[in-house]
Amino acid sequence: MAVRPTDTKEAILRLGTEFIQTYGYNAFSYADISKELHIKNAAVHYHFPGKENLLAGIIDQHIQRYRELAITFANPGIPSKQKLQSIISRYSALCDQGRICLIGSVCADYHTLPDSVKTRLSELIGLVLGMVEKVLREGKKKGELQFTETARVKSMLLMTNLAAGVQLARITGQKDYTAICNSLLKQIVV
Amino acid sequence: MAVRPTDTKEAILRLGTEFIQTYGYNAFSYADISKELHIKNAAVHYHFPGKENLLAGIIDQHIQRYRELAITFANPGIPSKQKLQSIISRYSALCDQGRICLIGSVCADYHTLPDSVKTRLSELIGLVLGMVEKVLREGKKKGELQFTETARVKSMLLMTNLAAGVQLARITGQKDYTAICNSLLKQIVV
DNA sequence: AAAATTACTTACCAGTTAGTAAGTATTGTA
DNA sequence: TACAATACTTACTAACTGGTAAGTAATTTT
Repeated sequence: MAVRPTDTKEAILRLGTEFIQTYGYNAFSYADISKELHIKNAAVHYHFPGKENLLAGIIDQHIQRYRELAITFANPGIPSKQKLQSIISRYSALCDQGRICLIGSVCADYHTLPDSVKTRLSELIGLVLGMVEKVLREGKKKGELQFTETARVKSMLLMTNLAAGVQLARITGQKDYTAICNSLLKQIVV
Repeated sequence: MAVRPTDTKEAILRLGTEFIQTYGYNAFSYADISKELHIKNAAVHYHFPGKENLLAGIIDQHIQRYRELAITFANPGIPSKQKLQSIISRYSALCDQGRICLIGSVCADYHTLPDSVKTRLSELIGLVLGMVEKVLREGKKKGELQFTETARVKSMLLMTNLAAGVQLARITGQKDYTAICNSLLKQIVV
């Protein structure tokens, strides 16, 4: 039926991500996806047999994207401040759309998830924290960034500020998120 | 049937809180509560007609507890470091139980919630941030705490570190949460 | 002692959930 | 051109969801 077969699968992944970040993993159904895409329930099951397969697919997509970003960041010519802002802007985009971080959203339902998903979540977090840690360590070495903590701890402090910042903004408004970002940049950038 | 009538209602609130912090708001049902308490489905509906009433009741309980903590904190004789540690230990307790912050959990399902709940969430966050802000401002004035940001922004940075810290710990382990807490105390306490 | 209130149980329901088995049209391949 | 694979639709189900109406036993109030 579809001209380009992969379009539907990609659309399901895109919508699934949107629903998780907007309403939460256990708050949307396959019916929500099929209605929006004007396809039948079973078509979603064709691409992702169970809901856990869909979630695993969404996390895999995120892992892939962060791997690509890590490759971009491997270029030492890019200023550390720019890399830092690139990370922050990803969360700002979420905030603008009334969404929250995928990991933060799924984390709320963590103890309802199968091991296949838990493993992928660990991998994704390890990837993100590792990437940020590297940016921070190199930025400090080059004299472009400053902080007193270890790069590892500082990466966790930074990412928890951003992740919970967008959660806070959802309830109290974007002003608070902006104040957090401004403070973080002022604090870290030399 | 019950000797003390209020016991059941309080048990429902306690279990509801546990389920939200462990599995997420949209991941537990009235059946989960009634089974655990060995009562019938309808008994839960008797105390809380709808699920949103239960959530509202749970948030109200939290608001009440933080109001009481704020009164305790109004005593200027208590060292600021002790107040700070008291706040941190509340999150440590959650972490130990594999739970996450109530606000953080409910936030994931935010756009599925009725206005009555959204309003209460705003009130709760305002209360917590206001309380922490006051502790920080007074601690700095007394020379017991140090930070370069405004007390308002620092309260948000601190609370986002704690809230997302327990979320992170759920996936990567408690070591990361401990590292965050140690770093925060080292940074803020003079 | 009668009436009202509280805290439930019994029995029910309409709607939704994730999920499946079988059939079909289209496209690519031997 | 036959065959196989892809990408669906049709039609269905069992289990669960939040929710309700009516009845009941115990307690409290009048």
